[in-house]
Amino acid sequence: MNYWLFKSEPETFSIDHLMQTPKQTEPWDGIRNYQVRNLLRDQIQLGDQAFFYHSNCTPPGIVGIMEIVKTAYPDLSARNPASAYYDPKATSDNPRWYTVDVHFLKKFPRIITLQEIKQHPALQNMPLARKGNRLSITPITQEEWQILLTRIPDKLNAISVMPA
DNA sequence: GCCAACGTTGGC
DNA sequence: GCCAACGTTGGC
Repeated sequence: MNYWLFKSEPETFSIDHLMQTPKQTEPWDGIRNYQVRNLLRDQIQLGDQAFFYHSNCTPPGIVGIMEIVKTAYPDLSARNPASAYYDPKATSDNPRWYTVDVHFLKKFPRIITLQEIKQHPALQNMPLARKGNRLSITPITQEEWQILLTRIPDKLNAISVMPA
């Protein structure tokens, strides 16, 4: 199993949005960067887990965990002219862009802020800790995953918020 | 809103 | 294949 970090702007799609979908499962669509496309298509496996990161907000940080429940398939938003992610170069023969389905696992009782990540000596290799990283999906090592989880108080770590 | 750090595009 | 111009991301 692999670990990942998925970024999203909460104004566009937040962890609360994911929680509130009927099956708490959504396609992670709209990826329009080739490096990230390749990760989606070639590296991300069923059962992999991913941190949900809120970007371009105050404060930016990790807000919870998701699981990959469907591996790469063509991102149909690329072929929808009404979509903000429409790409006329995507065709049925060559979909060009891919998506995976993510399922909500848990929302943390507090945000693990970008500031904390930047301050932790063992997390300096994370792309997040470096300036100018713009990949919206990045791999996380098992060590980084464990360190980040221990930022959350143990008793609260297991909290999984169910839909209303 | 600013702007640094990228990624992408397209002329040549 | 180079690279300038342009677009986007995302922290601040």
